[in-house]
This record gives sequence, structure tokens and C-alpha cells, in this order.
Amino acid sequence: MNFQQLRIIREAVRCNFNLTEVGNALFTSQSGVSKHIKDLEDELGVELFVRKGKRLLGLTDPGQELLEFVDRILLDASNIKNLVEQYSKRDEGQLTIVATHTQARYSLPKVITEFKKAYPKVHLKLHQASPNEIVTLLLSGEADIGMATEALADVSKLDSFPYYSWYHAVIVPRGHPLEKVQPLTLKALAEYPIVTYHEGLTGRAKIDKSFLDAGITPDIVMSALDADVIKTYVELDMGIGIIASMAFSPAKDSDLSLINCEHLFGANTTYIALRRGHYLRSFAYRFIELCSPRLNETTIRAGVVLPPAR
Amino acid sequence: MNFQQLRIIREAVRCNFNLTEVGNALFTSQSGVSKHIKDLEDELGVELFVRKGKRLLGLTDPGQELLEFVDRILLDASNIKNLVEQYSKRDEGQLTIVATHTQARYSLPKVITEFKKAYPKVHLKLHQASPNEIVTLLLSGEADIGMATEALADVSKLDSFPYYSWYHAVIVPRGHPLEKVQPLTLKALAEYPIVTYHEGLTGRAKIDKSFLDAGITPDIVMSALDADVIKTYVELDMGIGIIASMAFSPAKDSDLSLINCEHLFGANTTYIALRRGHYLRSFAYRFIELCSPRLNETTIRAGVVLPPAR
DNA sequence: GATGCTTACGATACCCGTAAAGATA
DNA sequence: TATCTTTACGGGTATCGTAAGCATC
Repeated sequence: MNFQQLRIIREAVRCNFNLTEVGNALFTSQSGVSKHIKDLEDELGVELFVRKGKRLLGLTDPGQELLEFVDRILLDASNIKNLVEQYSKRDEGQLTIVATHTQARYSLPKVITEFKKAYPKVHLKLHQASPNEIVTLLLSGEADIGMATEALADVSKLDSFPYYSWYHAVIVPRGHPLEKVQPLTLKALAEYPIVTYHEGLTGRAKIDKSFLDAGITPDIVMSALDADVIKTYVELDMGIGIIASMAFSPAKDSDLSLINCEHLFGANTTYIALRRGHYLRSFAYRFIELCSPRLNETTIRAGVVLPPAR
Repeated sequence: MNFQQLRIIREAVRCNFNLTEVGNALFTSQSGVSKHIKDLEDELGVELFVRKGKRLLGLTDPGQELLEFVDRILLDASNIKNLVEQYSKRDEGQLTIVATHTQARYSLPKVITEFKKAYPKVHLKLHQASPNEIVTLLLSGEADIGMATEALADVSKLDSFPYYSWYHAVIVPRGHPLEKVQPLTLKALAEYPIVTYHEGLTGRAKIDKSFLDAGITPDIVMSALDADVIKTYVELDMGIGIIASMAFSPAKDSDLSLINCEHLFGANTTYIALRRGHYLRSFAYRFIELCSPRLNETTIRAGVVLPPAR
């Protein structure tokens, strides 16, 4: 048994059991991949893959159980690399953040500016992705820190920590009749076409649930992945917008006006998530602390989940 | 980085950094060991060992941190071997139990008889050791299941489960005046020389504490590792004995009489301990279940610690 | 002087990639 | 037929053990 064999097992699963693809992914030949699998199966004395003729279709039961350990071995191997770098290059290295549009655009710029100042030698990679993609990237080890409002808190192999809480707000073209409605109600909103976020993004679930609970069917004419797109179409008068309140800038969005609606959709919590067991460099912990001072290295290592901040 | 290198790192620590010994332990040459360490340090770019000239003295800080991951990787590697055997030879294999004299002699014979009947093909190894040795053997992976009254429950890397509770009893030569003392008191015991267990064994701590709390200094003339030795010397009239009550057999110990003293020293709990994260074959779980029906595979996997049984 | 570590060197085994052949869709 | 896997084979590399050279105690 060697590490290359284990990498191949893991990659085979990720590549849906296409060994040619595995070869490419690991920068080696497909024949070598094939042989390694065979050698390992011979050594262990068990078939790890379900085969139909020559094609691999999936994992056998022992293969499935084995995969858990393989994953952890490879995780630990990468942890070793990280931890050793921590000593040889204390303030150098790479940090990969993966966040949704909302976080990348509105909450992270300030943090990243500060971080860059404190750790100029750290190569910071910021990926933008959907909540589900964020989960995948964290679990595969391709990203160190994930940030999103959705999905993260439900995954057992992730540790997630409340980052901050926020509310939705309504945006309308300046002079829109809704500006005068006091107090704002779901019923009043539902009288206009609505532009808001896509399903599974930035608290969209809360919006849907609020309308559903009230027995009102909103006319959602368009859903977008980010607030910039929503604002664009609200400016074009396609409807009123519902966005995360921090996405509104009075200066830049001077054609629009923001209407508070904290009472309508409830609070959302954005989470910072880490892969459980993944070794983080000290500057990664510092990054998180810059996001929220309550989340220091000790707290995070303890895995304690604190109540969300306001 | 390969597995041999990791095995060498781990073994170097176990062998007190004597690389010649490591070579012998791993059945390879000392020069190879030396080179492997150098190669790994070169690859990682960090010194893992503190050196004085050519001699190794200990681990550096990164080496210490690395060791944790190395241990887990090698644990997982052995888990893989075990789990795969579970499929290829369901009811065959090896099971290593390590227990104190008291358990090996008085509580295990019945269990082992039953187990042998159910799993005739499993090679059962029973080691006898002190509580501290039991901890070491479990942590090094040399034993699968440990049993003792002391030490086990305090080790964080072990999962320990209450096996059964028991009481001490006093043994005296037949016709001894203590037979008539009703009720038996610590003070009455302290008037005779006492033969009992060694420190750190079979509830000796409870005996000492009871006397200490009562402000009485017992005259312990001899301490032994097991009840058989204690009984021998009580028969020779060296003093009265305090032993675990299950160590007395009316038939075999006809020269002695047993005096109940549950009220004097309190209950002891014997624990079954496993190395956390160590993969156990299904027959190992069955063995534990034979010890105590409450400890089935599900309960143990959940790591739930139940209150001790009576 | 005995023990322990490093380096050099040759034999062996292992790993990789190319190429050809066979299986599957 | 195109895609994919297995097997065979040759070149390269890594690993291992012996032996010699040094450092440490």
C-alpha cells in the first residue's frame, strides 16, 4: 500500500470510476492507474470496485468503508505538508477562500484589505461559487475557508461558525409608491412583480417561506445570482427588488431607494465553514478573526458554535 | 513521503531515538532508516529531530506536531487492513485481549470459553499486564481490548466502558476471631496485619482512601499482584487478606473464610477500554458483548458511556 | 573501545509510460 | 467505431543491505 494507490482510489471515485480521467487528473498514465488498483486489491485480498466486464461501476462494500480511511489518510498527509510549512515559512503560503457573490462583494473586501496588509506574502485566492460548490470545494480540500448563508451548517463533515446576521431589504426605483406604504406588508409587496435571488442563495428560502406562511403567492418575475443584477433590472423597472440590505449603497445606487423590511423575512445568518480535521495555517485563523473577532483560533479549534452576532 | 518513512518516525520515538533499534524493530537496515529520515526531512524542508552531532535526542516542535498525524495515518492504515480482512475472512483472524490478573483469572474464563465456541477460527491472544501497561499496549495498537479497574478511564485517547462493579472482601484463616465481629469495622481490621494488592491495582486506591478518611493507619505487611498470592500468605497466617470478592472460591479455598465488607471500601468498577479510532473486527464487538450484553456494537460505536452495571 | 549515525555503492524491486490487444458502449 | 481497460515490456528510479568511515559516549 502506498500513497499513490490511495490517491488513485480517491480520485477514481471523484472521476466516476473513469480511470482515463483519473490518469489525467493525477498527471500519470492510465495504465499505471489500472495497475495500481489491481496491485492494491491483490495486496488487500479484496475487490474494491464493482466491475462489469472491464468497466468500473462503483465501490464494493469494503471499498466504500475503505474510502473513509483513505480520505482521512490523505487529509492527514496534506495536513502534514501544511503544518510543516507553518514552521518553515510562517507568514508565507496560500489561502483559498471560497464565498458566494454576496460575501465576496460586500463583506469580504474590507477583511481582505486588512489581511493583505498584515500578510503581504500570503497568496490569497478568492473563489466565487454557489453554496453547494463551496461545500464540495471544502470537502475536497481545494479550499480552506468557505462562506455562505446556505448549505454550510447542514454538512456534518464541516465545522461551521456564525459569521454575522443580516436582513433583507426591498429596493424600488426612486418615487415608487411603495416608499409611502407604512408599515410595509407582504401583501403590499406581492402587488408588484418581484426580482430577487435564485433558489438556494442568499436567504431566498426565507423569502419564499415568509410568503408561503402568509398564504400569499408573490409574482417573482426574475431570479438572479447576485444583487448587482437584481439592481440593474429594478432600475429598468422590471419590478421591485428584494436583496440583502448590505448590498445597497446610497451613493452608488442613487436611482434606487431602500425600504427596510426586517420584520417581514426574519434574520439570516452567514456562516464560515471549515473542513473538520483540515489543518489551517495560523494566518488562516487570523483571517477568520478579522472577519469576526469572536472567532479566534482557540474558539475555532474547540469547535464551539457561538450564537450569531448582530 | 511514504509509509515506511512514517513507520520509521513513529518507531524512532518509541525506541527513544535509537535508529539502530528502529532498524531492528522494523526488520530493515539501520542505514536505510537513517536515509529515510533524512529524505523525509529534505522533502518537508524542516528538521524533525533534535540532534546533537550525529545522535538524535528528541523531536523538534514541528516533529512533535507531525507525530500526531503520523500516528493517525498509521492507525488508519492498520484500520484498512483490519476492515478488509473483515470481508475476506469474516470469522477468522486475531483478537488480542490484555487484562489484569484479576480479570484474566476470574471474570474472563467464562467469556473466553463462550467466545471460543462461537468463533473457533479466531486466534485469541490473552496478555496479562498491569493497568499502565494495558494503556500502552492499547495505544500502540498491539492490543485490541483492554480490561482493568484502574487507569483506563482517565486516558483521553481511549474509549472506556463500565464492565461490571464489584466489592472487596476480607479473607481470614478459618476460625479467626474476626469471623465473629459484627459489624465489621475498619478499626477492627486495622488490629491485624494486612495482606492485599499492590498500589495501582484492583481497587487498592479505594482501600487506602477508606482507611485514610477514617484516620486509621493499617498495617499492610505485604502487597501482591494477585489474589492467589494474597490467599497463600493468609493461609500461612501472615495476616488477614483483602481481595476482590470474586477471587474467593468456597470450594477451592476451604482453609479460608470470606467476610463480606461491602460497607467498608465502596464499589469498584472494572472497565473495558478500546483505542479511539481503532477499527475492530465484528468478533471483537461480539467478545465485548459476551462480557456485558449492554455493550453491543452500536452502543460502543456511539461511544456512549453507560452507568456501571451491578 | 563500544555504540551509533552517515555516506558510498551495487543489486534488486518497484514505478511509470508506451504500445498493442481486448472489451464495452 | 470510439472509448475504455488490461496486459506486456523496457527504461528509469527508488529502495535496501553491506561495508566503510566518523562522531559520540
